[in-house]
This record gives sequence, C-alpha cells and structure tokens, in this order.
Amino acid sequence: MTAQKKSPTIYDVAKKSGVSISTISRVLNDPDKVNPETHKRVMDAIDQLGFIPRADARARALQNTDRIGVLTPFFTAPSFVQRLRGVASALSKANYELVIYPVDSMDHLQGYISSIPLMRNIDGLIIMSLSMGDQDALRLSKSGMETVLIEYSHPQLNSILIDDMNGGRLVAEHLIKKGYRSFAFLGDIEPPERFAIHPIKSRLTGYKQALQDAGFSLAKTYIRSAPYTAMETRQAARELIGLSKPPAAIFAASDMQAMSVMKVAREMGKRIPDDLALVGFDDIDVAEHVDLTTIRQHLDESGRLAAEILLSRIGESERPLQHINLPLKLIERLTT
Amino acid sequence: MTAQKKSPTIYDVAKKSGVSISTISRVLNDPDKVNPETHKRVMDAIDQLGFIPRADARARALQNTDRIGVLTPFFTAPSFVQRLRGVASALSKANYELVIYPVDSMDHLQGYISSIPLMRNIDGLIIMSLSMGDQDALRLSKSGMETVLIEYSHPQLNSILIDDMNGGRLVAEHLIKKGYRSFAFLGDIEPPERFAIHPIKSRLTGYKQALQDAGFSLAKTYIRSAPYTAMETRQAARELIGLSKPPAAIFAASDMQAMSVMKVAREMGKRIPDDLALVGFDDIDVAEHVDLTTIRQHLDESGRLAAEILLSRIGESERPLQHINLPLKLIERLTT
DNA sequence: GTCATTGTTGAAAGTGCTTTCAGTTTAGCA
DNA sequence: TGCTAAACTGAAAGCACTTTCAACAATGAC
Repeated sequence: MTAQKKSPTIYDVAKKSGVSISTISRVLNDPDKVNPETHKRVMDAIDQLGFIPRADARARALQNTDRIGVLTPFFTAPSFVQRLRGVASALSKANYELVIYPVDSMDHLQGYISSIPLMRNIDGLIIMSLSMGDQDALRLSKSGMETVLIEYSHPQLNSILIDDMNGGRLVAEHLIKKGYRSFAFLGDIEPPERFAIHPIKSRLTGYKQALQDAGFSLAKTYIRSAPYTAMETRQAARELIGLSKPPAAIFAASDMQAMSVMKVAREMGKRIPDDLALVGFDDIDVAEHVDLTTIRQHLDESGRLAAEILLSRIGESERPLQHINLPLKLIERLTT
Repeated sequence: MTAQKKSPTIYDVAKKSGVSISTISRVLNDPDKVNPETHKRVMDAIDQLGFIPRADARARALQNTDRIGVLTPFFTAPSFVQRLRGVASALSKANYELVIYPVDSMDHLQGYISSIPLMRNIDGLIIMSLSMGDQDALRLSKSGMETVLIEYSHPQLNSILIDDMNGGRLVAEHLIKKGYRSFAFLGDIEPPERFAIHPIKSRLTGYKQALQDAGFSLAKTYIRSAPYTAMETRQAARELIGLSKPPAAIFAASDMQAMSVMKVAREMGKRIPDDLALVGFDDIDVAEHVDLTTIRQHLDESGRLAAEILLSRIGESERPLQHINLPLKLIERLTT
C-alpha cells in the first residue's frame, strides 16, 4: 500500500528546527523579522520535511482565501467561455484560484446567492448574465462580499453592461447601408430559463427601431423566436428561408444561432450573402473562422475587467462602485 | 455605509437559543440525536439570525472540502471546454465545487503538482492533457490525493485515454473508402508547449500506416506541421491547397484547424468536398454546425467519467486503479 | 554601571466548526 | 418508590495556521 503519510504540519517543522511555531509562521510570512540564522535553520527543516502550509488552515487564520468565484449559467457556451477566459487570465496573474459555480436553475441560483457570501470560502464573486431580486442584491452588498455583475446591474453592486439595444441598431444600420431591403430577426426572444437574463429582446428592439427610423419595417412573419438549441434554431431558420418571399437579410441574435442559419442556408442551396445576408451577435472565436459578420461585444475584455475590478476592491473595499458600459462594434466579414 | 456586520456564528445561535454550540452542530449534522423541542428552538434561532455555517471552518473540522480541482492547459479551447462540461455535470450532481487551475507553462505545472496535494484544499484532482515525470506521478500517488489523468497515463494513477493512432487509421480508411486517392495531413506536429501532451504525432502515424497498408503513400510535401493558431494553420493550408498538384483530401489533426482549412478553401474558391475533402478530429460542438466529417472522441464523456471515478474513490480509496480506453468513432458529415 | 532601545522569539489566544466523552435528566420497570 | 437504562446535552479538545503581546537578550548611550 502506498504510504498515505500525512503531510508535515508547522508543528513538525518547529520540532525539527527547535523553534516555536510562531517563528515558522514568521519565516514564511514575514521573513525580515527573523534572524538570518534562525531563518536558515527553519528553511532547512522545511526543505527536509517537504513542508507546505495547508491552504485551508491558512485561509482560516488569514480570513482570506485567494479564491474568487464565478456564478454562471451555460458555462460551456462559447460566449461564456470567452468571458471566463478573460477572468482566468486576470486572476492567474494575481495568483488567485478560479472556482466555477454552474447555475442550472432558479433554485440553484437562490441557493448559491444565499449561502456563498456567508460561507466565505471565496474572496469575491463574479455573476454572469444572471438576474436577481433586489433582496438578493442587497444581501450580497451588505454581506461585504465583493461582487461584480456582468450583463446585469444593480445600484449597490459593481456592474459591466453592454448596450444591447444599440447593438440591434448597429446591425440594422449596417444592413441598410449594404443595400438590403427586407429584414428578418431570429433569436431566443422568450427563453424558458427564468434564471438567466435575456438581452435578446433589447437587441430586437434596437434593430426594429433603427429599421423604422430609416423607413423600413420588420414584419411579424420575419420575426422568429427560437430557443437557443441548434435543432429548434434550425427549424425556425428553415421556415424563414422557406417563405415564399424570404427576407434578404437575417439578424441572428447570437453567433451560435447565426451558425445554425448558415447550415440551413447551405442545406437549402442558398448562397450567403448573395441570396441571404446574415449578421450574428457576440463575435465568439469561431465567428471569424466562418467569416460571419457580427457585433463584437468584447467578451474576453468583460471578463478581465470584472476580475480586475474585483481584485482592486478586495482589501480596499471603500472604493466607489463601478458601473461600466462596454462599447459594441460591428465587425464586417463575408456574410453581408 | 452599508452594515458590513459579520455573519452570525454558531456561538450566536447557541446564545440565542440557550443551548451549547455542540447542540447546534448536532441539529445541523445529526438531527435525530436531538430532542424535537430543542431542535425546533435551535432552528428558530437559526432562521432568525440567518445563520449559515462557514464552509471553510466546517471543512477544516471535517477534514474534507467538497471541492475538486482541474489542472488544464488551454482551458478555453473548445475541446477542453467540452471536457470541463462533462466534469461539471458530474460534480454538480454531487454538490462539489469545481476549481480550475489554468496551466500556461512548465513552471506553472510543476508548481501546481508539488503544492496542490499538500495544500489539501481540494479532495481530488483531474489532470487534462498534461504530461508529467515519474517523480511527480509518484508524489501524487503517495500523497493520497485522488487523481485522474486524461490523455496521459501512469501506472500509479487513474487514467482515461483515447487511441489516437487508431483515430488516424479510421480517417485513412474512411477517405480511401470514399474514393480519394491523394492524401495530406495538417497538424500541430511539433508544438512549442512542452508542458502539454501532444497526441498529434500518433494521429499522423496511424494515418500514415493505414494509408501504406492500403498501398497508398503520404508524401512529405503533403505533411504540414502548423501551430494551433488560426493564422499559422491558415498559412499552411494555403500552401497545401496552392500546390500545383494539391491533395484530394486533407486530414486536419483537430477540428479547429479543420475549420481554418475550410476558411482558406473558401477564400481560394475550392469547393468542399468536391475539390477537396476534409476530415477533422475531436468532434467539438461546432463541427456539427459546419458539417465537418470528424473523429468523435467523446469529450463530454471523458470529463464526466473522470469526475465519476474521482467521486467514487474519494472516501473509499482502496478501490483498484482504473485505466480506461475511450473508443473513437468516425462521424461522416458533408466534408468527405 | 545603569537605563532605554532595538531585535528576536515563544506562549497563547483566536478562527468556527465537529466530535468525543462524561454528566444530567428522563422514562421505564419492578 | 427506587433503580437502571436510554436519551439528551455541554465542556473541551482538536483542526493548522496567524498574530498579538510580553519576555528576554543584546546593544548602545549616558
């Protein structure tokens, strides 16, 4: 059987080097305050024993954990992954660990929000694309847990938002400028998941308004609500493209859904952009691979920013709250 | 200023309900052993105070943490994300937290491997696509930290492998069966990252062997080594497709690289699969969106499996090690 | 030679919970 | 009514550290 010997504690080191545990702790955390000779003796003992302080004990005494949590739905969807990438890159520089709490349901979210701040096993919290009641927000704020919201805002908490409505406008303006004259929308307008926030409606609103402002209209038949799943998006796309008078351009509310439209168009023998123009939203990595025109919402950046805000506030919590609005940008590729 | 009142401890509850802290603890952990009346009184106090036991203190006393760590390179690359998805789904059922340690360098990896088992702030460890020396593996094994390796194996640790060589064979056999007669390979054969493992060579070997077995050959000019980045992959693809005698079929060693090839083919006016057949590897989510023929390596499943093995071994560590070989399957879509 | 100062160290308290052990109360039975 | 067993509860130890506080020694100033 393998040894399974438990790792040495600070007491073992103390015994071995003939000093008290306080001194060991000091060697580790405040080396200047200890005599060079003692220091060396302790270090030798540490090396010989292969001692490493236990993170949890340390965290307990220190009252901080060097760990930050991310509360997120759909954490493997590309757009969320890209935000996580931003978060991770900021955190790993600062030597923080990343704990992910996947949220699958309303209960889940409630459970996390009510227990996380009090369990105190993280130093800060990033909440992505999740809505919450006033009460929850207040609880978080009062609990002293540093929190940054992404894609949602509350006066008591830091937040990073994007202007979805404007994103819709940008799409409309671009399509008009490119000469298209009939427009459709396809997106997850009324999603079943009540726990996640859904900016899709705003994108549609901005799109519709901008079209109207320019004298165009968005017919009811050209607005298709389809859940995020590939299957259902494709069905909606098929219907849209199969209309006797199909639209000249489709705005898909997310890049993944735009890719479903591309697939359907291919199946139905429609060329993009000649027979059908297509714009997505998000600018996830693959968008560039498939040459999809889309709205870039700086996903990486939003994650990085959230992490940086958090880190800057941890340990210096009296700084004013930040409410950031990230700009959107239309990236023109080959589908329009 | 917001209250910042610290959360109530078990002591507060004890005082409020007029019993000792032991009883509170018992109410929480072993309710049967406490008088119903006392139980109710304690619960009332808990509710009134909004008490929640602090996870770290609990973990400390309990000597376990309900947290598992994943050591992974490129954690936002699609194939890794999909494995993480599998891990997360298995863990959330069991109420475990997921801690991600992104590995960016050899040093990083070394640091993690030597400190993680001793810090003991996780209960188990999944290591993805990272190679390690015998010494590290032994250290992990001896430390008693339950560990599962994915895409790498060591006799002392659990492992989940895929048969890359066979994957290469499957591709060759498929292409031959479909009637293609000249073959190329494009992949990250000699990657600069020494810390991550690289199964690409095996895929190439299997591919080459199967071709030779069938009486075909894989010319040197048809083998292109390109780093994983989109830019460089595209350059390699351009060269390959631009040859005076371009190959009829390309095997790209990963789906992402295959997508780069698709983009280049589109740019160069080549139709897939008529002018050029293409096979990827991994079967990431988007592969289906772009109708890419590929080798499915059950990414989700490998992650889920790893997590399940871990959970089953935690607390029951005398179970025999598991070495699992996941089967591969060719998924035919529209690029061949 | 005495006193103050500085540098270095150890004892002990604190962190918030679980769990063992022993003591007290209650119930059951003769 | 008295005794025993069962049920319940509290004190205290343990977990592995950090940190405060006080003690001690050494050094230098007067």
